[in-house]
Amino acid sequence: MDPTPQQRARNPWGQGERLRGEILEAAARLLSELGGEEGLTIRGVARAAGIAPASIYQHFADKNALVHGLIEYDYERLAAAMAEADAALPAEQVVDRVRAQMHAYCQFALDSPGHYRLMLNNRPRREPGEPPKGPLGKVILGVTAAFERCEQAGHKLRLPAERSAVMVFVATHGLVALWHASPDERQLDRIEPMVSEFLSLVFA
Amino acid sequence: MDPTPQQRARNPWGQGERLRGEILEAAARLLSELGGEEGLTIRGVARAAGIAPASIYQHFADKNALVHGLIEYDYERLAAAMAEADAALPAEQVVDRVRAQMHAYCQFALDSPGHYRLMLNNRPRREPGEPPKGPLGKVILGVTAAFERCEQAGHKLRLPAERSAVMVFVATHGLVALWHASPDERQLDRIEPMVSEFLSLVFA
DNA sequence: GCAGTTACCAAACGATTGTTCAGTGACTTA
DNA sequence: TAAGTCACTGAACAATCGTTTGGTAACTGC
Repeated sequence: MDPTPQQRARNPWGQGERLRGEILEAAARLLSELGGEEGLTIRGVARAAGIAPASIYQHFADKNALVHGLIEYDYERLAAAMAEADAALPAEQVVDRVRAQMHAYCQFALDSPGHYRLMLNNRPRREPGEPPKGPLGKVILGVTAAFERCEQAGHKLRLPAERSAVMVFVATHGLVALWHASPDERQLDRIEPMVSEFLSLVFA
Repeated sequence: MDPTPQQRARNPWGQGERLRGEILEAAARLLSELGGEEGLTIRGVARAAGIAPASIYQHFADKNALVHGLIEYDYERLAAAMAEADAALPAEQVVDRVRAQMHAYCQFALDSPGHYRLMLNNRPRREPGEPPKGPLGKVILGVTAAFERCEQAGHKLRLPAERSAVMVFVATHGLVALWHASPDERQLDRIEPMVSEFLSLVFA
């Protein structure tokens, strides 16, 4: 029943900041188990981390701060996974590198539905003057760059590179969001081909 | 403060079923005001309908039954809006009729974010043997028919009609879902052009 | 008039939630 | 050894939630 039933040893003198990381890790673990934001509670995170609920408030002002800490951490994970997938392919396979990025994106979304939904449904209200994409900006930037390399390699696009990136990204989000809403094992295999189809639609 | 502060007159003898409709209407109103499922509570619906919370349980087994009643009602509204938009155009404007359906879809999603999110995030677990689309099947069916008329009129598609419909639908859902996640008035005008762009991508 | 049904409601129950506050014990500095 | 700091906790508060129970008042059929 209890994920971490044993007593936790307190951190050594002067290293209290460690607990912040442990709380984030425990919250991430819990969110993965739950598959959604609904059961993600202060008490639950505390239990998963093996600490008292009150201890969380030494590191996060309130539940919102904890959630946003999680989201930030997750965006870094996602961007890293996409960049890695991109870099893993030889430079000349320009189209495959777009596909690899989007594949990594889907993998993240399908492996961690709770994280993905939390990230995309709690995007920050944007300040006037900021770019409209929020933390997703980096993701789209990476895809845009990959599309630009396609153009330089001679592949014709039906839309400018950045617009192509936005289109493919938006469509892929629709796809994984719909799958999250009613997951179906038998449909899982259809997701990747559909992303490829989105890709082929933006190429001339 | 109170949405319906005045006392409600009880329904006449034998017409108790009326309250079921009033409850659904009150729930719909409340959901529109809230803009999300989070605050949609039995007590809130009761207050909006001007009745006691307990009275809801004479017409709905539990909160889930109430929510699913709402969802069913909303799917009918959506399908009707799309069919009407389709029929409002002359038969020969085949492409515009696809666009009109998707425009009606977006209008619904943007006018009633709470309803839209409730519908798409609470899709039923599918029984083995059922079509995989759930209540969205009818929506996609209408778009598919519109694409088939395009083909018959001589417009070339890059994918079969049904596949085109699914692609455009999925992409459009991604678009409105992202807008819901961080609404921005200045981006509102960009939604319709993007849907048109999705459409033009599936045409050869 | 009287029993029975219908349409509703007031009040409470029990569970869960975020959050606060007053500590407790271990360690460091003086 | 004494004072102070740090890491952390137990217990409670106040709010909200879905749901149940036991009614009451109005109307119908007899």
